[in-house]
Amino acid sequence: MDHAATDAATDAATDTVPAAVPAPVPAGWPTTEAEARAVQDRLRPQVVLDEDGPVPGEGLVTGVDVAYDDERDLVAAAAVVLDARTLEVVERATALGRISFPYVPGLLAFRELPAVLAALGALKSPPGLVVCDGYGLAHPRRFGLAAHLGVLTGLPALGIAKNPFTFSYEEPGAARGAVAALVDGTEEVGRAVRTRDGVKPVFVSVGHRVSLDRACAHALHLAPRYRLPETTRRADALCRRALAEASSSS
DNA sequence: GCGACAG
DNA sequence: ATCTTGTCGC
Repeated sequence: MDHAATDAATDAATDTVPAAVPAPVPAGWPTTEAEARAVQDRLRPQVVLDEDGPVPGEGLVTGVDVAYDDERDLVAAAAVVLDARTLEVVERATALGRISFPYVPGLLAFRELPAVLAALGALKSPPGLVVCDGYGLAHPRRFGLAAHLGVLTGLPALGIAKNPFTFSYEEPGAARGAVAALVDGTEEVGRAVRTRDGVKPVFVSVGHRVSLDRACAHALHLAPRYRLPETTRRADALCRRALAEASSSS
């Protein structure tokens, strides 16, 4: 059971009250797969790739994640703001909504973003860098979740995924800190980053306004102890809790 | 045509 | 993502 007790204690120490507002689907949100792909192609040119982005270990970093209850057609998103230097929780927010899009590989953003945007909007703190559970430019049309979120919010964003998706990679060295290219054919779309000795790497890609080198540095700074970054671990725990509370009440 | 496929 | 027990290891 992990370190649930430790995490729960830390969460309880947070003074911020999670918001549980219904997440409306943004106006004009696509309904069909063809529309969704057209939206990606239209927004793709707005991705900014010539900024280094925030310095790892400085300022605020926000993790976002989503949990689903298909039976009840419920979705819960969480946004957890951390102090990048200490990795302490600064603020948390959640948002509930209806599932607005099915899971389709390559179109994940349309399923996750409405609730995520609502949770981000409920924060009082500026989010700083946003860390997504998934991919950014490592995407069939180079416009994954993290790139999409970055363009819609203007915030620097990056993606850290648990699986290589359709891409391939050379196994990085066994030591924490080792990296290897994540490639789509000959193009480097991201990197496999080893955050723990001898444990499967995470897959990092640029979203918006962050360089790949710096995105990888953020991944390592955010995961000092576990394979996954604290941002996703915190957001994952919070959205699951919010979903459970929503499902068990009215 | 068939299988794979972030979450 | 989600369904799920015990179990090996630090």
